[in-house]
Amino acid sequence: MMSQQQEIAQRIRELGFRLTPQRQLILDILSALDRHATATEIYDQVQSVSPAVNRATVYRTLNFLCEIRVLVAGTISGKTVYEIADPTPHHHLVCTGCKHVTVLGDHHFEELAAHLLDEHDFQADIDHLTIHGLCQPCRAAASG
Amino acid sequence: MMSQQQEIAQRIRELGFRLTPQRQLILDILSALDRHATATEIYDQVQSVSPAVNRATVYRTLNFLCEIRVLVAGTISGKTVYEIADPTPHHHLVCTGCKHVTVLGDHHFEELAAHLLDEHDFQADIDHLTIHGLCQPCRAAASG
DNA sequence: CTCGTTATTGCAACAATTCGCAATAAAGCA
DNA sequence: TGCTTTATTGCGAATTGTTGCAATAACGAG
Ligand SMILES: [Mn+2]
Ligand SMILES: [Mn+2]
Ligand SMILES: [Zn+2]
Ligand SMILES: [Zn+2]
Repeated sequence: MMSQQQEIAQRIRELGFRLTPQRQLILDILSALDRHATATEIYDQVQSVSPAVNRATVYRTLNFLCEIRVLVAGTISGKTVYEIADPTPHHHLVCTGCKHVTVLGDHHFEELAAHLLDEHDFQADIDHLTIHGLCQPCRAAASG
Repeated sequence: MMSQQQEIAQRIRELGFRLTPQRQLILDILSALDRHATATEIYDQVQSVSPAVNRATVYRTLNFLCEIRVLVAGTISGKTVYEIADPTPHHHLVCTGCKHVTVLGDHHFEELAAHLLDEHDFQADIDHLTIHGLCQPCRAAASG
């Protein structure tokens, strides 16, 4: 039984990449936060611990970790956010009224993915979608 | 029978906003382009016609026109792109292998929207989604 | 443990995007 | 047409994100 951090470390090395202190720090921060965070939020936390780490390194690390699927990125209300990827994908509903964010299981999209494969010969990679709209309370408030 | 530009002009005024030369120019450019364009592409074209128009105005105008739904924005292979909104929404499939972009009709998402309303009481506003994945030729190339 | 390869970093310049604020001008009205 | 209101612009500066390159350091081999 490996910890999540150990599994990630192994994955990075297996792919021929290196586990640097900068990468570990960013993973620690995201692991402790346990929620969506913007690049700036992450950079600020990195700074408060290791001021020598450069901004470019943070951006490059976030992109790198997304590419090897250790992280997932998403756009929520116009902001790019990052988090550690779950073993099973999840998605989000975002209310444009109250800005509330809810989690959505992957199964809602399986049907869609099947259609895209059937009808368009396209293997969709639906990882971490965000769907904007209006929640029930906000709809009631708007129409009432 | 109104032209598309006239309808947009009317919409802007009806909502209490103003139709400025800057807004008209940006709409003309997008209308002539008739495809996805980045903010930088649009700014460059604006510059070549009206060098006095400021970069901030272009960004503010693009955001404004998206908010009132005259434009739709999207993220394609990591870049934010804009285009004039069709009367009927469309979406895109983007292959991460060959970067090819295809159009997808709205009907693929009606089922999903219905589920979200039923099961989550959420009125999804699915306007202009982008789904990344692999097209058939790229899958064949990868596995073959 | 030491060495060599090369992935990764820091740096610095650059490009893209956002923001506050004072000046401008669109649109409705007399 | 001329006046008033205030939405919108331009400007300058701050913030955020990207890039080329030389210096550094992770990690496998010996
Ligand atoms: Mn998430
Ligand atoms: Mn489109
Ligand atoms: Zn809401
Ligand atoms: Zn392809």
